[in-house]
Amino acid sequence: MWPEFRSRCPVASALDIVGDRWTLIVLRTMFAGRHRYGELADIPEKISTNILADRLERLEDFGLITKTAYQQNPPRYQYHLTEKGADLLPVLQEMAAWAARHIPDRWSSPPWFTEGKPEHFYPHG
Amino acid sequence: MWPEFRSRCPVASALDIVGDRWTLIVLRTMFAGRHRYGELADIPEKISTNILADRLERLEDFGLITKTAYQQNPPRYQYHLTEKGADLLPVLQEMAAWAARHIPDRWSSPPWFTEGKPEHFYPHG
DNA sequence: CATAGTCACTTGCATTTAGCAAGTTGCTTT
DNA sequence: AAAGCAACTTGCTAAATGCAAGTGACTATG
Repeated sequence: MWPEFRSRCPVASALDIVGDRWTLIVLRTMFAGRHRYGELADIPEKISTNILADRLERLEDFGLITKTAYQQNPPRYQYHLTEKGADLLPVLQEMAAWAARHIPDRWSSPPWFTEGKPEHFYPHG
Repeated sequence: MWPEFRSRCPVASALDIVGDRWTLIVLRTMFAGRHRYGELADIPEKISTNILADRLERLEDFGLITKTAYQQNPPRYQYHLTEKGADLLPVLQEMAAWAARHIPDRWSSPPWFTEGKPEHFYPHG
């Protein structure tokens, strides 16, 4: 369920879960409405497929996303944010706002992202 | 000044700067009022000194912190947040809030952190 | 019916980054 | 003269990342 935490500091603990180069990019893509492996792999940042598979497994282990089959034969899966995962939206929003203020020439965030709330992004929320 | 960005997405770009296991922990420690190398090294998460030196150099390169001498002979330095660096406070606040909500048994954040504003944490701000 | 294509991964291997311990430099203190 | 301290640096091992190719279970095409 949880990784080994470096300390009980909440910032450090959050980073033990999402503090790497790819995890938050996978979550960002899911906020953008993509739920299948192929859709999550086809992003401008060029994530390699072994990393994507690893992060999806980790995110599922930590309860930030769910993996459910949308068909059998051949088995095909879709990934969705849980409440815990969707609740990271404010972190992504603040990161995007910071980048918009301090890094030139970034893409502008759409209103569904800037004004969205976590409960809009998980089933029954 | 800037790293090579994977894309112009603001979230991905922010992660190109702070998206690793240690960078935000170094910044957290500086928000907590520590400014000297030894103080930044002496944290419960046990950062190794080569990583700390590397992250301080990166953060200075990217303009998130400044390095200034507070004495000559022997030269001793102190590190301070710039406006750009201090402006990451909302990201840390949202991370801490998320961890407090979803990970059991974390330390509770002090009011100077929870209620702080970026301009309280850089010179002349 | 055979071949080609798609999806969702998995495997192998090279490169990069992180982690740990010990060493170095230039003073200061005993 | 010897020990200590601050701020790193170096060497080496281990882990994570990146890239390309391969796999299995179908589905669609000629």
